Amino acid sequence: MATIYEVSALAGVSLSSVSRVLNDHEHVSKKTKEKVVAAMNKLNYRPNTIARSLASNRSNSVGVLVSELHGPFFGAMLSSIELELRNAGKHAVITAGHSDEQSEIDGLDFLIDRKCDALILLVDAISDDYLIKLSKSKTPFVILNRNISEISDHCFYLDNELGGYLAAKYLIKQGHKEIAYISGPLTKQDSTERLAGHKKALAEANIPFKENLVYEGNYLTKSGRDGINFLIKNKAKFTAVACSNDEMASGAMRGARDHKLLIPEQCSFIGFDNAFFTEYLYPQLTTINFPVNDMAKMSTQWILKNVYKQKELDITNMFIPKLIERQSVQQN
Amino acid sequence: MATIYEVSALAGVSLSSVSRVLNDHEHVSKKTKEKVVAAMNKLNYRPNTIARSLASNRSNSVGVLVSELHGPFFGAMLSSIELELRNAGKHAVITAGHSDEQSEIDGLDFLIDRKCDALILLVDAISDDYLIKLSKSKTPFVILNRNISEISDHCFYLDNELGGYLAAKYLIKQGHKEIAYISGPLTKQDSTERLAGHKKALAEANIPFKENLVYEGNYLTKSGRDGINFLIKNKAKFTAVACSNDEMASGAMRGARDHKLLIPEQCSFIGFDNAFFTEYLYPQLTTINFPVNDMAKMSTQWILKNVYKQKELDITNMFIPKLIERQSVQQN
DNA sequence: AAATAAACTGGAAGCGCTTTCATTCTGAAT
DNA sequence: ATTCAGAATGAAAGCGCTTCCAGTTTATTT
Repeated sequence: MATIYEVSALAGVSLSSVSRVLNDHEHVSKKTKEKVVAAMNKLNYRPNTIARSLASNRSNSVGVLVSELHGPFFGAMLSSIELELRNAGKHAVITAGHSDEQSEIDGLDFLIDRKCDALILLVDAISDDYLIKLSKSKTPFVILNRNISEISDHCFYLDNELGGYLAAKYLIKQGHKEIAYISGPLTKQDSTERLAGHKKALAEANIPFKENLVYEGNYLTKSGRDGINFLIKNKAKFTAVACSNDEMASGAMRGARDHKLLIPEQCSFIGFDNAFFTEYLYPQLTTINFPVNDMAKMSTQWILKNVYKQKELDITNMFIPKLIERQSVQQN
Repeated sequence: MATIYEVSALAGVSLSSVSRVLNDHEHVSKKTKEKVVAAMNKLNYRPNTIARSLASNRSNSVGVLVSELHGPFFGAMLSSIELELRNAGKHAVITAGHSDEQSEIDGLDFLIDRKCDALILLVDAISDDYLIKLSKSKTPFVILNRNISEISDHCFYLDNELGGYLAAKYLIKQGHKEIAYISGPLTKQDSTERLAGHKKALAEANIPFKENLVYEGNYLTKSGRDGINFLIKNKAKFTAVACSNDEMASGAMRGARDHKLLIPEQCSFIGFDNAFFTEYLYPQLTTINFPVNDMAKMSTQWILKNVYKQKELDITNMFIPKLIERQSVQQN
């Protein structure tokens, strides 16, 4: 591996000059630059990124911390982040928190220790306070899918309330009046917001909100099924079920079928997120689109702009959900 | 940020000694070690990983290159890799090839330039020859889901033929004799192997293999649907369809339903991979399990053993598929 | 042609650590 | 008490680059 010394010797210029052309500095004459470039090519020189990082105190890498690497969500997200980053000559170091607070914090430390220039966080377990404190330290970061008001310009999130609203409104428009709701854990911000939107739509349509039509799940498939079982066991009456995410919707559909309900004829379903598998379901699931890719891309661009001073662009923090109409809702 | 100098000064020992305790060297007296550890704690010292890398010429990171980050496969894989790596104090740098040869090669160079100590590759587009050549260079690597005979001890893969065999055999056991096959692209190793297993099972049962019952798809959902349409248009007769992966199976099921076929009563389906969404399908898809997690874990352990000399363990290169019986196959 | 500013270049220190080598210390064996 | 291997330590030279500073060259203005 050729080093900068050899390039400098072959080109007949100083180290500094080589470094300058490497970093695209102004104030290098065309002649010098040509000599250096020629020497680099001849030696097939590849800069040692580690040495550069040490000397310059920046690593050209951004750390990504996610609670869970599997599931239908993160692939799409990482894909957008990685693409955007690599186009900018940066790269992603990825760690997972494996859904445990200490583990998430370890992941954070790990990334900070690796001298990541910035971080992208998609974390559940770490508290607002911790993140607010972190925002005062040196490493800049953005937060996905969560809005912490004290640092909201670092946050990128969906208008969850609008999403919940759109879903319920659509069901109402299709003639449903008895609408059950399977929620995510109400300790989570997105769950409560989605439910709030749901209630708002009901209120607008003068449909009373009934507590006994709500089941609090945990975003996993199984809890969708549990939700349906719960509702049926309690003899709740409903013609449609709005679910706080697609996984629960799929579980709920399965549960409904276990009870011999025809979908959508006897029971309609609407999901949330527009995960890729919703098209595979039968019937295909009507749902609310969560523009994950846009959000991931935007957050990465925020970093490119604010940390690497590369892009000049407008930043949007809140993203807009959209109804995706498929076959799981019956017109009544 | 405290440096090793400050630790050394506070502890009243030399740089070398601090470095030694940092790296768990032998030949440090208990007394020195205690002093150093105390000083480190007091200063809240965190070693600079970049500097360590530069001096020691190893980065404690392993590069992961995948063709595509999204899809149902990679999340699980990355999750296993990351977990295993972090437990060993190493970390993952992840890049994606975005399914394009040049882009995959760029990704490779990227990781090599970052001085990754080893690489984990899950790539489609890069040729065998390129990888064989790469195996002669400095950076060690493993290859997932692909067997290149010249470097097969670096390869971790499924016994695809056995998988195809198990699927067909199961259908036959359930009384099916007219079995259609929707294949992945036959330019890909795994596709041809799976098909070979399929043929073998037919042969064993003295069922003639009919070319007109085979459709070559591309592993995507849509091509499963196309496959069914193709078969029906050509008036092929079949009671079951074996698919080379789950996504095509889901597409095929949808296609069958478009033609008003009851599943599994009029047409049975079996998939391949046991992707997580197969449980969401209706009916739940009978399929062949691909132990992604095991494979990812094993490959990571290979690196821990051979590159970092950490583990002593037996390496298995070939993994065994298993039938997962669910509801999409009818007993005839 | 002289004066001045601007562009360009090179020297050298340093980023924070590892690692060789030589030296000193320790304790067991004689 | 003497010897000597082995353990413990420290000094110093890098790892490959960036960057500040000072010095030199070139261009511009008068």
